[in-house]
Amino acid sequence: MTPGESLFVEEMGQFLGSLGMTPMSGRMWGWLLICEPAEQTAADIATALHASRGAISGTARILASAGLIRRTTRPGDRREYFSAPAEALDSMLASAGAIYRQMREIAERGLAATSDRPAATRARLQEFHDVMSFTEIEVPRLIAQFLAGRVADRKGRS
Amino acid sequence: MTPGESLFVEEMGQFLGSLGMTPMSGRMWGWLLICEPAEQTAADIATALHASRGAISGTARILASAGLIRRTTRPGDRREYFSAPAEALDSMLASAGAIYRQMREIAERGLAATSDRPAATRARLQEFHDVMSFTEIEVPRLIAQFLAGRVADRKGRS
DNA sequence: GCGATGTTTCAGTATTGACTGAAACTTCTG
DNA sequence: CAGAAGTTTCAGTCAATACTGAAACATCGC
Repeated sequence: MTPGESLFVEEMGQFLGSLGMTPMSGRMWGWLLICEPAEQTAADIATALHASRGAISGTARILASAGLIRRTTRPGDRREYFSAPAEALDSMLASAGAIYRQMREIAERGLAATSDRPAATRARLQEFHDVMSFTEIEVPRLIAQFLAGRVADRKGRS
Repeated sequence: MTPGESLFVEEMGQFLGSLGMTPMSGRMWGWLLICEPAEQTAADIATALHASRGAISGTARILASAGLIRRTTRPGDRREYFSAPAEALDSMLASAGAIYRQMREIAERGLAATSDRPAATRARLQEFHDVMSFTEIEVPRLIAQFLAGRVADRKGRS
């Protein structure tokens, strides 16, 4: 790994770390975005990131369940291979939508808890709820359209 | 604060806490979304949340700099009043845009660090970059449109 | 200028949680 | 079945950090 690549991997780690995921998640995903070959074993990744097997194992679960990485196996090879597939972006936008949904749900419970208050008081929370409600649907749709357009583009050119 | 309200405040705390902000940020913002009166002093908030003055002070800085709350003063009153203004949502979408921008920038540095690699290798990161680039612009625009529509709606009805 | 009221800063504490590394478990080969 | 290769689990450690509470710092009225 060149110094520049190492910097990129570390930046991804810090960034996803600051967003509530573990730094290792960011490092591993970042590495899988630039590594060669694209498919790497747990041992490969542990070596590249100077991390323990245990950390890779746990992080792989997180990333796989989030849909950010793919686990594949090969006939006659007991090892598992990890890679960052193109579909990861679909998963990303889906989880972005999940965050908005969570906020809407919290807002809804808040509105229920303040149902006896005058409308003026609840307006603040209501507005928040409405924006989340809109965003939850429309942002994933917007990105899905963009991705669909890109796929069509690729097909058209090929 | 009723049990339901307390639950809402605590949920907001956990939620923003899970997203990299401090739990107190979430609690304070949640409280300011439902409290009555809408404007509260630092002492009011500290009492409502069973938190120390120091925590309120620090959290107020964070929330105010993020644009999520507003600090106001009144003539003849030395105290500061905090409230969650409607414009907070503008700030929220702006900071959402900032997150996408950050990811685009990291991706760009990653692409620069791998400029000597074959295009096939860089395709993964390139796609990620392109989506972030698109999202960075279009998501804030989408939400801004929605907010503008709501304002027009309110004016029309009044 | 001095006391009172309100706010911020900051050292200390306690908790959380990310990562390590070894042991347990699984799965394939001879 | 025995052994090897690979993966996961988990107790322990270490660092990060959210919060407390007291002291320092403004700001205003007398």
